[in-house]
Amino acid sequence: MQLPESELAVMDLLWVEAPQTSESLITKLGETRGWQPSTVKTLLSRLVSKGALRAERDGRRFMYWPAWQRSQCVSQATRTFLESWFGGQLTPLVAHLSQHRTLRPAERKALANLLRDLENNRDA
Amino acid sequence: MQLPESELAVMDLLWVEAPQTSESLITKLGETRGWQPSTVKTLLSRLVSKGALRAERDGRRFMYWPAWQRSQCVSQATRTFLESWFGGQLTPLVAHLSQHRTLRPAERKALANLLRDLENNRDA
DNA sequence: AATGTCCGTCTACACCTGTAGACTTGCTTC
DNA sequence: GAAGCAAGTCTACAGGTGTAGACGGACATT
Repeated sequence: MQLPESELAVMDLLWVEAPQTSESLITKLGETRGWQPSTVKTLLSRLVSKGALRAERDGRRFMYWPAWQRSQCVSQATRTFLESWFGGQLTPLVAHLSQHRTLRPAERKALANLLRDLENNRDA
Repeated sequence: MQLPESELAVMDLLWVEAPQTSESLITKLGETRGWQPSTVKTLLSRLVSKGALRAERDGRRFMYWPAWQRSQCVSQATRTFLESWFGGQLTPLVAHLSQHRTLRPAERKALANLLRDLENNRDA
C-alpha cells in the first residue's frame, strides 16, 4: 500500500485509464519524466510483485490494471503524513499553511464552502 | 531539508527542547522506539553531516541543537505530499478526508473556526 | 598510574529506490 | 523458414535508510 515516488507516477497513469500496455506507459513516462523504457519496465515488475498492479496476458503482451485503489493509497499516505508532522490532526496543517501564506484566498474560500456543505448534508 | 522517519524522531525531540546531549536522546529514544544507543548515535551523525543539527562541544560530550527549523521542514514535507497526492491543493485533501469519514465533527468545527478567524483578521 | 566508562567515530549489512543495460523468446514479416 | 522487433525478465549499481556492533581515546576513579 506504500508507493515510492517513481512507482506512484506509473500508478497515476493507470488510475486515470486502465488497462494500458507497457508500450503506452513507456511512451507517456518517456515524455513526462524522461525515463528509458527499461526504467518503466522495472517499475511495472516491481508494482506487479508487490500486488499494486494486476497484469493480464493478451497474446504477447500484458495489459496492466491497478489492483490497489487510489483512494486507499491516498488514505494511507495521508495518515502517515499527518501522523509524522501534525500529530495526526488536520487543523494544525491548515493553521500551518495559513501562517505561512501558502493558503491562497481562493483555496480558503473553497475550503469554507466545502465545510459548509458538509455541515448541511451532514450524513448524506 | 528532507528527513526520513527515523531522523525525524530525533529532530522532534530537539525541536521540543534544545540543546540536549546524546545521552538524553539515547535514553528517550531507547524507551519510545526501542533503539540501541548505537542507532541513535548513527542518526545524530547523519543529521549533523546533512546540516540538520549543530553539535557544540561541551567538554567531552556534544550538545545538539536543531539547525533546521521545524516549520521549514513541515512546509517542505507538506508541499511534497500535496503535490504527490492532491495536485498541490489543500481542498481535495479535505474532501478526501470527509468522504472517508476520517474528518471527525470536532475537527470539522475546529477547521471552520480557524477559517472564520482567517477571514476576519485577514492580513493580521 | 592503572583501569574502567562513556562518547563519538568507523564499519557493517540488508533492504529500498532510482535508473537502466543485457538477454531471451515469442510473434511478425519477407 | 529466417530475420527482426519488441515485451518481459535478469542483472546491475549507486545512494538512501533502518539498525547496530566494534573501536579508540578522553575522563574519572581508585
